[in-house]
Amino acid sequence: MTSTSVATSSSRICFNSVCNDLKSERPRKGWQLRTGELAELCDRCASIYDEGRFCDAFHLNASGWRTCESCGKRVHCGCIVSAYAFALLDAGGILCIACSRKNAVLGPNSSWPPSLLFNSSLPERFKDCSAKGWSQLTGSGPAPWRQAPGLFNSSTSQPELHSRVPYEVDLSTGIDRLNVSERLSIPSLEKKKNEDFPERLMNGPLKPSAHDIHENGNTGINCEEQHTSCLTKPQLPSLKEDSSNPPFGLAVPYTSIDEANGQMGVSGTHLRPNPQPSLAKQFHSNPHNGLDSSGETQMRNGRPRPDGRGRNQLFPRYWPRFTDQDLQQISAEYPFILESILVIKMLSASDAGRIGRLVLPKKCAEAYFPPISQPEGLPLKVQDSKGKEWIFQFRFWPNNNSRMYVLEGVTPCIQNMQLQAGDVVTFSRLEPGGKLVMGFRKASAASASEQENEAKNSNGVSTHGDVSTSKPKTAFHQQHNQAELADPSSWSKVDKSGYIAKEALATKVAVPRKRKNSVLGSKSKRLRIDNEDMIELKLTWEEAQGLLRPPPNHVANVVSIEGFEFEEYEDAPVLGKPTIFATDKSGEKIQWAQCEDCFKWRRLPSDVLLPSKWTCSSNSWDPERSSCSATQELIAEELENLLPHCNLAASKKMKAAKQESENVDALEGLDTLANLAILGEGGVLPASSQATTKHPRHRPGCSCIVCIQPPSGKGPKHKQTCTCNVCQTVKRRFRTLMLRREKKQSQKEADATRKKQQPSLPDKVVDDEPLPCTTSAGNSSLNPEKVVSENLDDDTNRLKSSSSPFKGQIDLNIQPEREEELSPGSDSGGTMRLLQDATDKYHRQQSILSSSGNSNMEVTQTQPGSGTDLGKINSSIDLRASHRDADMDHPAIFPIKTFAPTSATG
DNA sequence: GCTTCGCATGGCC
DNA sequence: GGGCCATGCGAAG
Repeated sequence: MTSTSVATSSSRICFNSVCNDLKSERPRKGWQLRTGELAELCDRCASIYDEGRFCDAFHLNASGWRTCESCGKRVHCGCIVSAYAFALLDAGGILCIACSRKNAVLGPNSSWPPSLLFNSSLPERFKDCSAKGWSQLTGSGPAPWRQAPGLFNSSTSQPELHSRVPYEVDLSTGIDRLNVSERLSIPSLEKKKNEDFPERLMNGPLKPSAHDIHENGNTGINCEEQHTSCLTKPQLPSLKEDSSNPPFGLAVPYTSIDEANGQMGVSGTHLRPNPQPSLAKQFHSNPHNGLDSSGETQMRNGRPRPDGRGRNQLFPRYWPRFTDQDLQQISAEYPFILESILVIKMLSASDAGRIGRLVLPKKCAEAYFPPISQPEGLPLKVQDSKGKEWIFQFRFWPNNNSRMYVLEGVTPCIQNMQLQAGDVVTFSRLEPGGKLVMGFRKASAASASEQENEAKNSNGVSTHGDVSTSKPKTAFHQQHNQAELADPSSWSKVDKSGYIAKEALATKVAVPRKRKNSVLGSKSKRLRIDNEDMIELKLTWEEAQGLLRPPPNHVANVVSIEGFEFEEYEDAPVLGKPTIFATDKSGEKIQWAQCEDCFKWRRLPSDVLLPSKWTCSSNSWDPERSSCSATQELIAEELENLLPHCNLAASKKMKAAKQESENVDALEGLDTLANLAILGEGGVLPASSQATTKHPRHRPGCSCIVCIQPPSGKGPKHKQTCTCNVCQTVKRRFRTLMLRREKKQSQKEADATRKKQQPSLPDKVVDDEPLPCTTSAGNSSLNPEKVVSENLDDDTNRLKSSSSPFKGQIDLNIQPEREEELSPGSDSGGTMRLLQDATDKYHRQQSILSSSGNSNMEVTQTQPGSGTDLGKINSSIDLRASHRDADMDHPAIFPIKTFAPTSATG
């Protein structure tokens, strides 16, 4: 480590300056250099390094030797190799890594530059320590064990929640979100970024065996997956052609099918043509791939595996897909917080018993938990869903020439959560920081949702998920159609951190093959995931795609694979703000982008790529509308017309799905209220309306206008001149709404003016603004799992704003104090006329319903003649908007039933 | 005698 | 047939 200037790959001499031996043809990797490369060592030095004796062997006479304050052992503290050999004490002095481990408080030194903290190249004896730092020093320590150095350089400061992107993105599948419903786009691997990766993969510690490569024909897709899962089909041509080209992309975990018995590891990455739901990024380098370059020792965590399985233990899907540089670059550009479910485990009797040991699925433990080489393992700090932190001992014991991984000391946590056998716990990871978060889900909730789902399924949605039968099944569908889904709302939420719990989301990945006896019980350990989740999953995928765009000025090559059309790009996709592409009257291609502050839509050139936080002030293409105070060029109706261009299929499906639920809700709301009026104030409601399950946010007893409704069609109809309670309520609410909106509008304009003068001030005023067109994916809004936490940040605001303005429902639950913040584009004039129109429209709808037998019909579906005005109203009215506030006691989980577009068309 | 720890067994896939 | 894992069970404390 006297020099880092030596090119590790160009020189044939061992990187160890003390050693003049020649490297072997496949030099073994040592520590990571500042350049990000790994030092290439001769076999001898590598072995010494692997054994953690490098400094003892080569730095004995060097300066920097210190003594452990605890055990007195001499520790070298003066070189890059020893970065993890000790921990600096606050009071001065150091602890050797062993003593540091015993204390379980100290992590590795956080003062090391990020480039030194990539412990995938560290000797084994350091790895545990660094692994410990992953959890124990979350947020303050070095990069976590699974995280590239400096991946999130901003991690030293706790990331702002608003910087978090609620999407989980699979960069390996770049989908032109505009065509997402019609065509899949598969950008080819970005060549530049990949240049050094094959070598890293092939020669580095992650090197797969030749056997695997031969078998798989692809280093990233192993045969096991191919035969256990259909996810890898069809293969990308590029992958087929070049097996040395490793998969490149953010790993997309999904549950491998062979993870049975309720332990669904969210795992692996596939570069796949079918845009899989991106459930979590797996940025981490896998710590368990402790192979040396020669592969002869089958090192696993620095020691040979007794069973000699070595790397084969870890499937290629666990391998890292990004180079450190890639990650750094990505993180620099998109400092998202990433989160992912690492492990989902249904508690067995043993797990939940007093023994205090929770058996971890081996694959997940090895893939996602810190590498441990000693049976005693290491302590892991885990935060539970309430924000409470626990320390478990992550360890293993030998078992049949294998290992059995357990978390010890879980009893207090289990008891605290009141978990029992059959309940499900998850381990997730927050990024940046790699904080380990434990979520849980009660089995009772699961069974309840199962029943509910079965009821739903009987309504035409197959349990097995043929949600989208009109299009060819993709591998994604094939996999997820087998889903047995559970109600995500029953999942715990990590509310403290304010992040949206992705457990349920990621649970959706966990889609094992269906079994006959797949009942949650002592024997069947698999989760059941309902179709809602499946839909949500697809939506999440859509969301991800919404951020993915083809590189600017790049034209896709359309390839057809097994009947599916894919877009292939030479460059990797980029992330950008979802916009609506359209063609103006002159035939010019344009795009519409929505300001993050005022939510107005601005017309932009089609080739513009916007950052995620684009605002009017950045609108250099239209100076007249470079301010939030400028009026919106688009009227709501035009915007609505654009929607199908964004995502026709999604739009249709969403409409179909939403109509079924939301419209019925709205209609039922009116009907029930009418019922109430008929029965008289204080009258006894029909049994069917006493408690509602239609509105999850509403509890039994809720007397809101929706919840008190009888089933659709059972209530009386109202004439336009009706003065019953229902109609009066509707009118009154609209009146209030309009008045307040008018007031709000003027206030908003004043704010906008003020903001223009102080553009740096964040605009928090409009947080409920509907996001009119969420492109096929940018539809953050459509994620049903979004939890409105108390820490509402920009992103969550966007989530909240997800309600489509085009749905056009009158919110009978409206709470003007909130609703008033809605539509930006509406003018304040003619308010009462709008009110009258809306009311009239409601009456017309009632009339139509009376004659149409109360079929699916939106209450305020825009109709000719009134569409424009109503559109303005409707753009701000959403049932869900009020639901958000209707029951604040309930977790703000509000699944939006909708259908995602299929991922491909034949 | 109880608890904890570590390993072994056997069922399931 | 082999791997994984739930759990039994004995040794140790």
